[in-house]
Amino acid sequence: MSDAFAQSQDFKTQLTTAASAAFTAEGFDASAGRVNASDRPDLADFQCNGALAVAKQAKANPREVAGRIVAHFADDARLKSTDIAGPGFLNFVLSEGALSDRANVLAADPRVGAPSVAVKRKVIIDYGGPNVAKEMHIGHLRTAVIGESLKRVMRYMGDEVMGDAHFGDWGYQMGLLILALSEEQPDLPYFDDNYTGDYPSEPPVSLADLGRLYPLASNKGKSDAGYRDLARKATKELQAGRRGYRALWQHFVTVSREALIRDYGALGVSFDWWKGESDADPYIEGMVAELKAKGLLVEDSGAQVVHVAKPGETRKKKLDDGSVIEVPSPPPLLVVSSEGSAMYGTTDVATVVQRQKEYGPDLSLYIVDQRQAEHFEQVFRTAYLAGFAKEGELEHAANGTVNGPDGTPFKTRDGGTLKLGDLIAQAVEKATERLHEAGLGEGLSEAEFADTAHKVAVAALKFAELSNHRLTNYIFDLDRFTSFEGKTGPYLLYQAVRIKSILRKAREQGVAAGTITVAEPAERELVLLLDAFDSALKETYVKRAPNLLADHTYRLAQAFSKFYAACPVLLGEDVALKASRLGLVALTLRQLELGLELMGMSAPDQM
RNA sequence: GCACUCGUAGCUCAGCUGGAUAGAGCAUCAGACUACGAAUCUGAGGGUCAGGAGUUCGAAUCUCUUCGAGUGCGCCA
Repeated sequence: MSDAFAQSQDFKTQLTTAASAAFTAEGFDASAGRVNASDRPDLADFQCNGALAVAKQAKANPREVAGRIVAHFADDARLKSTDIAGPGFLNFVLSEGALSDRANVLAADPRVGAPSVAVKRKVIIDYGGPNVAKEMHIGHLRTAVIGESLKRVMRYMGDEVMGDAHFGDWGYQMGLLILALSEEQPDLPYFDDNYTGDYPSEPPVSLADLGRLYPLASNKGKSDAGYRDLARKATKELQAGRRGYRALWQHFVTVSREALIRDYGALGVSFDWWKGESDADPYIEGMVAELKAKGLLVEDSGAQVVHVAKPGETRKKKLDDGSVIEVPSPPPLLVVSSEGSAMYGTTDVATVVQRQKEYGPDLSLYIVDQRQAEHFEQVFRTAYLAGFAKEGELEHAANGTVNGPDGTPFKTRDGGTLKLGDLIAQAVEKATERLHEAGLGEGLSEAEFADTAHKVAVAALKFAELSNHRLTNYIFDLDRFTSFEGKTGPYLLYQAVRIKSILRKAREQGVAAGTITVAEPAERELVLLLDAFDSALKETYVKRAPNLLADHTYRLAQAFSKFYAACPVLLGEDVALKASRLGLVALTLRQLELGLELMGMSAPDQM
């Protein structure tokens, strides 16, 4: 992992470097020198378990090996003590001086200890997937929040990152909408073949119209074969470029996109690109021709498919007559249907081609529901086989589903889906209530108050979302999501606000931050957490797991809160002590706010 | 049927490439505002890590297996 990042100055890296050198000097593998934060904070700050692994291989006594390693640390000024515990754990306790130095380095670092990638990569993160005419629901919250955070983390660490909404603006659903509107308002010029003038610039439909028409048409298409055929015909004509349909479609897209941008915006989620499936469409023909030219395209029951399983990769399949046969696994990707049309996977492969031509990413990260894992496996393999991307450049960072209290996908009481906009509104309402209850924010203007309530609400939603691992199928509980106590977003904001309050008072009193000197246990703990930001971000980056960043930020806030209770900042008479603690507090705020920013939140000045 | 992801405290979830006494939050109980903001802090109780077997000095973690849950499995996206 260390190869992927520029050299860091955190203790974990420092001690790992030193321990690796010690193991090497004693004739062992350097990898045994890996140092981690201690599992037993009561005994040590850091530990190294390498002696146990190495001793096993060398058939030596682990405690004896540990003794030889520990000797190399005898004169290390950074350490207050080293010892060998249990079967051969190396325990390191840092000196207060080393902690103080580290805190002062962090305070002087504009990046507050955040690591950087060694080699900058071009990355596309695909984390949207909203569709024309469909309201976003709770499931979209998940990909949006996780994707936005990963985008911010990777970008901050030095990659060139583009967030793409990958808008669902193409295909059969568009045909359905056109058909539904043509039945409802047949007199519109878009449906008149003989119309040659300019089409109106004002959209003929509102978002609400689209939201009403789509389910209507979708249901009708499922039950009525004739209707379905008409919708397919409309789809085909749209894609072939029928003028009126294109103009109408453009309106659908615009109306939907504006609403979506507003909803995402309310959450602090934004995209660099609003590329849609329609943008990949021009690439389909050439892409299919290339697959054919490379001999990858195979006729199968009237359709054209690409076989993606390697020899021997099979699974058993039971046929209707009860017999069991071996079929390739993963199954072939259906590229051209027997009717000659492009499929879901076709568009996705074409999107790979499009992105390669237009941007040339080193990595494309798909933040999409795990239910599509097999689909992406098929698409990625096809792209690799055809040389549209290099092995490993396409990656599906899957996420789990959001369930209701009964463990099945979340529904509201009346059985519908909870709209994202409504969810945000509910959270804001609760935050507002809570502020009034506590009699807070009375000095704020109406706009400032609203801004604060909004920040609190967004932090509650996003943190609840981010603190789960992305693959967890978690249970969505509105009360818990909008809860403001305990391990929640508002807790993080509250700690930031308390620090801001101290800093305001310090300015009034003319107290300035100075050199940090670590003395109290609560100060030690706080600095150790500040130092651990580096590895938290690296892990977040490598595993595409923002819950690790969320966890770090929470623990930092918690460490501050303990410090706050134990160590008065501005109350004593000791000038140097005040300056030191104020420096520590200011540093904590900077890292806390950076952590919040990387999760897509921000703290108000007061709450 | 086959495949994937899972099963950790009453509830909701963490747990890094195997390491010491499995951790948080909520809920429960007991404490702390005449000190910088109590949306806070301190402490307590609460566990057969679904069951079983294996590998290992050592397993919540790796392997196998049983049970249970969710999801996916060719012309929707």
